[in-house]
Amino acid sequence: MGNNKEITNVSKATIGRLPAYLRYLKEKELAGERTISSTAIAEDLKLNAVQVRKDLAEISTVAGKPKLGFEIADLIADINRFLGYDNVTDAVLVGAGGLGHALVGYGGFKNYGLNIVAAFDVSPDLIGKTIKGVPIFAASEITRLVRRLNVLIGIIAVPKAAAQEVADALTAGGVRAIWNFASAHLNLPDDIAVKNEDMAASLAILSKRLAEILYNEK
Amino acid sequence: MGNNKEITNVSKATIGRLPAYLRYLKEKELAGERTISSTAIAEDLKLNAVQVRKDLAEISTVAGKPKLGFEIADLIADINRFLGYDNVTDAVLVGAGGLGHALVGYGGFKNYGLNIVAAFDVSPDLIGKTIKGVPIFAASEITRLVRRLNVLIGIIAVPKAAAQEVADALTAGGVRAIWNFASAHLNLPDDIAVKNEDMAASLAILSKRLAEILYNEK
DNA sequence: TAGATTGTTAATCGATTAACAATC
DNA sequence: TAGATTGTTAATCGATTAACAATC
Repeated sequence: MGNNKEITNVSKATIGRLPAYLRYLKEKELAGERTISSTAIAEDLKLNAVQVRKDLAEISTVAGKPKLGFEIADLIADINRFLGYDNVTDAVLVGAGGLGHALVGYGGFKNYGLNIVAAFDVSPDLIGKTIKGVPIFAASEITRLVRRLNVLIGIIAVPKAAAQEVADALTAGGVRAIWNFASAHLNLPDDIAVKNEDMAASLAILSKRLAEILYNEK
Repeated sequence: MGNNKEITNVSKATIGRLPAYLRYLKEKELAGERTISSTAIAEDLKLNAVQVRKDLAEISTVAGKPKLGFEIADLIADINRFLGYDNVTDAVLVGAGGLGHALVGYGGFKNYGLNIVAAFDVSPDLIGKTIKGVPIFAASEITRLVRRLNVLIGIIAVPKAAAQEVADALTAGGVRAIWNFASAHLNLPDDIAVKNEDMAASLAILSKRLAEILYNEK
């Protein structure tokens, strides 16, 4: 998952933009282009060109060239490496219901360096089955299996009410990072990384932006 | 969707935290509590107490009382009103596959003031069916139906390759806000609000946080 | 009253943007 | 060479946090 030297100093904001750069650069590469300017990237992605240059400078091993811009292939390699997409990390998924299925089926997490090695659920209908080849185990097995599999990342896609319990089971088994799709606040020690995928927050921001746009029109 | 007077001046960061406050406050209310201090909220939600007070001050109609704190019921009402959860807005969903199903089934968007009135897909197997009572129409109908239904919000849950086309069809029909779950950059006019649900970005941030934690340990 | 908690002003922090010299 | 584009330094902007007087 990236290189130790790079862990520090790169801002969260920058890290959050890297996947978008990567997607964009891959598109350009596919379209047969070899180099690209920060100005072009900025325009297409609706960012500021200085910001783009700063972001790239932080993670890139090769400098851009005046007049030419950046080597697309180099940037792609650098971002892949920085984000750790080269080497895959194991993860488990808890909650094999609708959202769990969608997550496994949809995202192609492998591309993001994530390999889901096991899923868990409480439903007897699901236990023993597989989703896209991933075996589903009983939720009661979480701690034991996570420990045995030595997994550090857990994805929570269970109903709100079960989220905390699941989080506790995961961390008891040694999980150190939790990607939480349940709209519940998790109470966990500070040395566990948590990323809440808060749909309500996203929607709130979108709604307000819409209200603003409509308001400015009249 | 909230009140016009309130559209301005509340920062995106604050808006993004409001749903978490709301969930938390509802929990407390359910637990039978009547008042709460910013200190307590901050501690439980791992925020700064001043930040909590500022956030609440921005959207609340009632002040907190020294020594007592805030009336939980008042805060809940204020946040609900501010976020527009009182009055429902119509939306359409494009992409009735795994993720689309999960989104409709899972979130209970109604709670967030969103009413999905129609879904669209290209698959003949899905067209004519319903998801949780929401009828699925042919994707070719997007523009026409969105216009007729007068819908302002569109949710995109289609594969990457189809996302731009869908976005264009939605905006052609009059949609002004797009919630994009496809990991594709959308090119749209500035007067269309777009919120990208970028899983890759979230995961990148989580991964780096994990790497940081592990690194600091050794 | 004494002390917990508020609301506000000022200081800090971090991220974005503007200005500009360097250079291919 | 001339001009597009880079990388960097300084200025600005926005959000968080610290300090503190007001008050129930």
